[in-house]
Amino acid sequence: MAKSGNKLVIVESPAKAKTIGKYLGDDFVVMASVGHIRDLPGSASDMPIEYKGEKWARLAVNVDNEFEGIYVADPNKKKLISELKAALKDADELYLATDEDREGEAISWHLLELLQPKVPVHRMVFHEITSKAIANAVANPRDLDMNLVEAQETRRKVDRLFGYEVSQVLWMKVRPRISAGRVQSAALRLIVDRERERIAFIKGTYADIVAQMALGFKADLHSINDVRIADGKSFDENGQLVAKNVVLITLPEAERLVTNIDKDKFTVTKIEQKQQSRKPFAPFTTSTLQQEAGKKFRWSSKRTMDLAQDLYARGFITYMRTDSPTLSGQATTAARKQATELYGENNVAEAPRIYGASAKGAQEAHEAIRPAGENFATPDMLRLELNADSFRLYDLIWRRTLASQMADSREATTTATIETNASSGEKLSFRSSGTVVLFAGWRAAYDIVEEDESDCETSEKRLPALTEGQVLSADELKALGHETKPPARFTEPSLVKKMEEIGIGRPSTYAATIATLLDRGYVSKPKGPALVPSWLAINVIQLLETHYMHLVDYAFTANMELKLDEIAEGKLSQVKTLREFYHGGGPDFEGLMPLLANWADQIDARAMASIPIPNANALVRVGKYGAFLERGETTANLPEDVLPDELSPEKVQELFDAPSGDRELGLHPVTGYEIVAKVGRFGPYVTEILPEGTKIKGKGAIKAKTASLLKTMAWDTVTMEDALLLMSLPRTVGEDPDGKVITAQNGPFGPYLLREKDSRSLPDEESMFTITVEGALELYAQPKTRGRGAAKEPLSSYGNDPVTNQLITLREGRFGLYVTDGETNASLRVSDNAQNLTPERAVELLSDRRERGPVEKKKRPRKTAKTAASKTAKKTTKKSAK
DNA sequence: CAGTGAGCGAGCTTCCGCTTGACTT
Repeated sequence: MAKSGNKLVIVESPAKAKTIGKYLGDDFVVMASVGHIRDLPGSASDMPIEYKGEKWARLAVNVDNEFEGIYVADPNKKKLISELKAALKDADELYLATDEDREGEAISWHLLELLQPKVPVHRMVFHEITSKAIANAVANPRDLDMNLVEAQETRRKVDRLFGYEVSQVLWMKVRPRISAGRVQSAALRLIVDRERERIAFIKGTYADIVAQMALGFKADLHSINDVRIADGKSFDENGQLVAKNVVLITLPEAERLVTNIDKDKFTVTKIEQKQQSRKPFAPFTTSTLQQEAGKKFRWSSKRTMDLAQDLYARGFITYMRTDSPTLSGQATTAARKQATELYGENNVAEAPRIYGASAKGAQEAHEAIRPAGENFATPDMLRLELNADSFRLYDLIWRRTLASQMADSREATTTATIETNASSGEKLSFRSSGTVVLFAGWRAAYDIVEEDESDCETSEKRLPALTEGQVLSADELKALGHETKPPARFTEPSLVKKMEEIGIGRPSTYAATIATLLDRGYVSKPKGPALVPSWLAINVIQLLETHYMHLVDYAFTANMELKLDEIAEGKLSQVKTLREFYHGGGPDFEGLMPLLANWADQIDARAMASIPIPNANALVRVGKYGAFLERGETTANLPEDVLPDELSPEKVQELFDAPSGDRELGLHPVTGYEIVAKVGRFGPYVTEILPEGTKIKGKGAIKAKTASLLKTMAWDTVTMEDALLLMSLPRTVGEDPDGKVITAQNGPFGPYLLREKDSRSLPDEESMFTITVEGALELYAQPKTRGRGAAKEPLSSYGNDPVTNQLITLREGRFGLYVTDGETNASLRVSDNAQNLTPERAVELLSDRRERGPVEKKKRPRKTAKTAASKTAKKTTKKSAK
């Protein structure tokens, strides 16, 4: 890369850098920032040392003073940043060419702050990658728009304050490591709300009659004595018939009518024809691409985006994260030209079609997703370069783009009314309709897929030629019973559509937000693509709605966007907006801190974790080891595969009637007692069922033997063999030289040895079954402290502490390195290590620690049942669950 | 939602947006 440029241009994406590099002369070096390069640090430990003692260090936003944000360079971009700095050294001008939206403007500002250029700086923007547009952009630079930057900072800080403060409340009141946020909580509420609608839904039943006509088409009963019969749309969500002027027929009535119909006496009484034209769809945005790929190929949002990313990086399509359906002039021309060549001039729209964004809060920094360049490659030309799925996606995008510039289609729908008189006197009218495409227009290029598969049949049905008065016969008449269906659950694409509609999330985050919901255990996909909320999700949403309704109100983001727009226009200040959001004092919100104040007393965690089941006189309680049912004093197991909307009163009764949800493993080979696996307060365990009448209280009582599962076992897979092994504990290891018996067993704090009253922890669960007398004696030879024997020798010392006048030493403990003066102990931070630790730093660590005061006593941690969900890796490297 | 026996230097988890990497076999 020995290009001798003296002007440095920085864009956001490497693929874009490559393309633009071709249009600019040798004087220019084009590099990419690869997104944001600085951000608020993720946790207090990543904060610069000088801020670590601050109360607001965990937020990285100084909520006590002007809401200053502490930004740090992305630790994963050290190499890139030094390359940018090196390139800047050789440059005599800097062009910041990041996207022209809130985030793009902020990236430019962060670049300035980080690179501190000493050469002239220009902000340059372009919306189309053509040599003309780019030359134009270079010739007409502007200054950085600090109002826009402030709007981005406000957005960022609101999200940080909301997310971190509310998540903390959830850790204390629900469970650790879960999360809340402006976008994810609103999205989760959509999913939970939909599930509640399904739970509350009462189905309505109705019937109709289908006639299979001899001419090879079907007709449905439409009306009786000229009154329409009720169909699915005639009912409300309570199963009530609400439509007026309809007659409800039941299945027995429909069956009775069938027996009263003469199959050979149908007459065509009316034929109606309607024509309609249909406009093509707009070119793809991120959201519509995900929806369409979901419908046509059943892909998840992530799969679609991964494939699109690949097409983009290889130069086949334009940028895939966009909220704009607008085609550039170049693209419109290319689409029209190619559509004319392939489908003929008459199928192309007379004038270019212009598309504008309809989505709420659209920023439109990019154009629509379309084939790249000024001459589109046909899918066939790329067949050898693309794998099967990439090909399908390119083909879809290409067709959509061409279709968007093609003519309206024209269709004719013919509806025939066919009547017969039942022998019982009723006049029965049947209807059948078929649609024919009269003029293809854009439909020559693009297929329509109906939202609901069950609707597909009607759109393609054709009718034979019929004339009024014609007499027909039916081959078969069938009475069919139907039920109304509850609203469908969201799928990934339909959720994305809804999120876009209400303006939460951005094209770059739709897929990531869904991944977060899956990752937190809020949502799963137990069957097909439907997103099903967990009981935990309902618990969390119930808490947020009860106590923090404003924050999960769908209008919250919309209101915030209005304020951000005002900030971007210079009409409102960042600090005022943040102050009112965080501390209160504004007209429309009491403030995050006033709202969260006294959370400890105000929130009844148990009540929030109790979910009433309609008409079942029972609750779902969300516990540490999953959900269970509670009715008065009794509880019952709630299997994980019972989805929230399947918990009918009947199902609840069935679960209470089931033998306490125990998983039966078989009979104990010696005692003959039934062995079962259960889930209790301390996690999954096995126990035996004593015969009825066994004395369980008082003198001579027999207690059921129980044993916790090992960490490697799970409630739903544990076997009888496992159970026998567990119940064989405590195991006698042997005798020590004095004849004292040593046993090994499992306890609340893990596996341990016991010799009379003297105990020692075992290193792992397996040791309970394998340790020898020699190994045991070795453990007993060491004092009763945790870890490896006596307190270790200090690794080094740093002189006396100026306050306590005690020697400061560095030691290695359970949690890693720490310094101590014998009284106060302080862990080393991420930036510290044994080599770079100076006496000054050691003193500082200790005084910091002293200042924060003694650590609050916590309750004893309980053993965990299953291995904790997923150790949260860094978000960028997270793999999506299947 | 079961119950047998510690003694101790905790600190972290979490948000939303912008953008693509990839230590090795």
